[in-house]
Amino acid sequence: MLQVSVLRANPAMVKEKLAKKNFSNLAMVDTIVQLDDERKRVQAAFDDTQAKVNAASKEIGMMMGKGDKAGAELIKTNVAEWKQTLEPLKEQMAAVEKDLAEALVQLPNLPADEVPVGKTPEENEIVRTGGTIPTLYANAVPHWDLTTKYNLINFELGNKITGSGFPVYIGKGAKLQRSLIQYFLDFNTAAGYTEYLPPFMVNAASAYATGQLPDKEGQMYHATEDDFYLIPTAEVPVTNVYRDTILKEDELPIKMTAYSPCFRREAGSYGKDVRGLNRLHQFEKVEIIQIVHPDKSYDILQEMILHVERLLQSLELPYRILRLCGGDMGFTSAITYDFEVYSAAQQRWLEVSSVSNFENYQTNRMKCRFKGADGKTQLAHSLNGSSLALPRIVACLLENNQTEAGIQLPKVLHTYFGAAKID
RNA sequence: GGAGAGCUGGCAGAGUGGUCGAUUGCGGCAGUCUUGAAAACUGUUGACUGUUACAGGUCCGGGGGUUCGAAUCCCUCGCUCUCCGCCA
Repeated sequence: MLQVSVLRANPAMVKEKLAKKNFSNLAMVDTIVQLDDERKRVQAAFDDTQAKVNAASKEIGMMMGKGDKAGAELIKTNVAEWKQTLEPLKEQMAAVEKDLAEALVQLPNLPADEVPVGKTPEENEIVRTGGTIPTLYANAVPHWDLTTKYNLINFELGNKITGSGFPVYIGKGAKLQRSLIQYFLDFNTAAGYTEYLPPFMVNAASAYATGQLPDKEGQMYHATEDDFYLIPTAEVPVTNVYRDTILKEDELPIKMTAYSPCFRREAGSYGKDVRGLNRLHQFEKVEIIQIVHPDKSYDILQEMILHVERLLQSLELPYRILRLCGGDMGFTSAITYDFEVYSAAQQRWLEVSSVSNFENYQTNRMKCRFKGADGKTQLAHSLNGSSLALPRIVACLLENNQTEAGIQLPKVLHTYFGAAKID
């Protein structure tokens, strides 16, 4: 969440930036500053009285020690009076703190200066494109036909076992998943990321820290019996590794990578967007996460973008990189770059990665700080990106590389997959 | 799932109703000594909030309660360990 100190220091600037993010309830900024004023006022009143109570209690202790029971009783009556004023103050404080916390989590992160103005995906900026879009042979088909033709994925079987959006990967389809996961993890660890295999369910505190709660509760599967949430991305458990920690400055940057299945309810989705592998309730993804010094987060963002770009290049897929406009960005992000690959058979771009700098929005919620050389603690910055999400990569690999003689796989996968093509 | 024992500062570990936000050791930092290092010695070393700065306030797993006063007593939830049960 945003720091109240930032809102207090420059409310006009905050409102301007929130507007860029297409956030309309700008009055919330003033409300929060007022609530914070109120909080300070009530806190000061409470502290003063509490100080008197503490001093008197200490005095009672000393008197009891000396055996002066009458004197102690006298002071007790004073304390009883003060405590009566303390009770309502305590309630006021709890109430104003709750209001403040609830208001604060409603403010999204502020967009960085270079975020383009805009409200819809059409207004995203194309940063650059790479690779070449293939010309398919005459009988080329979309991936949902190829998965059936080569018996790689059975969507109907998933419907029976669980429900729609839970595909069953079979034979070479399953092995392709495993190959890609392993290749991605190897590619990430070679770049210095430490591999994690995190829990696939998290508690509410973790979901709150990375921003899934309270806002996007409806997007997560919830195991109510134990109050656990199925993770929508490995970002949630892995970023939470550093919840409530104070790092040493020389421990930064922290680079982590993790494979996990991702569970998303995708409430309200329908139509051609969800056909085949385009949108699923369970899919596989490898994520990269960094926790870094605030001065370095934008350099590291560029480094992460290059990392993902090189990975896509190694898969020989046509891609483009978009800088998302204010209105299309996620709630917790300060800047986001999306990677899309071109699906030749569907003739559309599909998002396969999203790389974001959260600055201190997540770390403020998580209380992830570091102690600088000057001995002061300050919030670190967090970033993450997909490297990569599997389903749409698989869709494009199948579609773009289909030939009369089977599906040719890119060279980097041959060893992992144990073959050069699927036929 | 059942029974029992625990949860204290970076770590270990005292403290069982009152000058305790907490003894001590290790670790960290600074210094003395040394050509330098080690050892030894000396000092220092939690977080949050708050103030121009002090002061003050909060935090001993989370939440609630008893009391003038709670790390200490009670309730509750979570977690850890031991034993039993179940089990890849």
